[in-house]
Amino acid sequence: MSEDFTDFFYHQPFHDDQRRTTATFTYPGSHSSAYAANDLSSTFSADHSSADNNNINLQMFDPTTYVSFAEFLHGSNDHNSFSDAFGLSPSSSVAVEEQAPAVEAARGGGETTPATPNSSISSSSAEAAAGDEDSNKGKKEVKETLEDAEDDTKKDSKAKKKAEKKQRQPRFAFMTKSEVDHLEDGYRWRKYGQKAVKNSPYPRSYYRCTTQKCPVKKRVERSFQDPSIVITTYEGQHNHHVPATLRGNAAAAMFAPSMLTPPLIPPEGQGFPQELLLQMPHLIYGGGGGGGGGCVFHQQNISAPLHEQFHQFGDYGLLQDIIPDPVFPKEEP
DNA sequence: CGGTTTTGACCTGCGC
DNA sequence: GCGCAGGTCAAAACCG
Repeated sequence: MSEDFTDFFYHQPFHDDQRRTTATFTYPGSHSSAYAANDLSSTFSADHSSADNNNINLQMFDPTTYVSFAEFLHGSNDHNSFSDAFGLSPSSSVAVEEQAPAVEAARGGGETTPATPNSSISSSSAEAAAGDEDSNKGKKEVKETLEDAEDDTKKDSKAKKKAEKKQRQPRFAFMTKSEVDHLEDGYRWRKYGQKAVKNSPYPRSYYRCTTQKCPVKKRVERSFQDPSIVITTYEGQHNHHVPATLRGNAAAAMFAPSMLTPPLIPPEGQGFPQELLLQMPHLIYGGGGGGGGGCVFHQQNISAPLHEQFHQFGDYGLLQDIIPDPVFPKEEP
């Protein structure tokens, strides 16, 4: 299976004109290599030159739009802090409770800011997120403007909306091998659109977090190259807790700004963010996607070796309880 | 009955 | 300016 993805990625050349930084997750004992994505919604590009069996190499493109996994978790890297990248105040940076993957910048040898036990919800973060919501409301407001206002007012409004629309929310995308399109991630989503994707027989679905004033959206689509792969792209950050009644909290919390939800499984050692592996062992690779670039993890050998990796981090029995079938089908007595 | 999904229409950005 | 593709809206249908 993994070879299929390698071939898949090689279809597209690497775009050197894009800004990028590189970070490396030290992930002892893994069988992983990493790839860089250009646009998860349509094309992919690959760079496996610096990946090996012990490291997961993350390529991040266009840091104003996308974040590496490390950035998303810790709120900074050596060149672009999360705050800088997304126009947030320093107090609004993302923090991760307890988790501190060993991340080092492969470029320039800088260090990623360690995780801080900051679990407060940042108002500025919410404001920044709301900014995108404003842009989403733009059409509505433009409509109203067209109805109610004079021509010059229209122009001003449109100009403002246009400027606002330039601001993008951080995105994080990952690929999952799943028969189910809409994967449970702990949050509640409402589908608000579906569109056919060019050159793909599979439609793209648009979801919005149902929590009031939460700006987070996500897109779900199947890879036309491998229909068994679901590409999920998150945009924005949740400004609320993971609904307590749902499972998969830790995985969902990875995309939450507050990171209030403690990991279900205690951290053991250093390495790749364990929440992801533990909550999403069906994850094959993840990264930033959309119209500018991103990063992609490539998790090879998803069968036996990966299970061994889970033993390294936690209890596989718990995983069976957490992870839905058919990834870890429960064995009937 | 309230929340969610479906789906055609509409808007916007972008390349030609 | 035009056409295309991506993204969103919103009314109707659906569902528990």
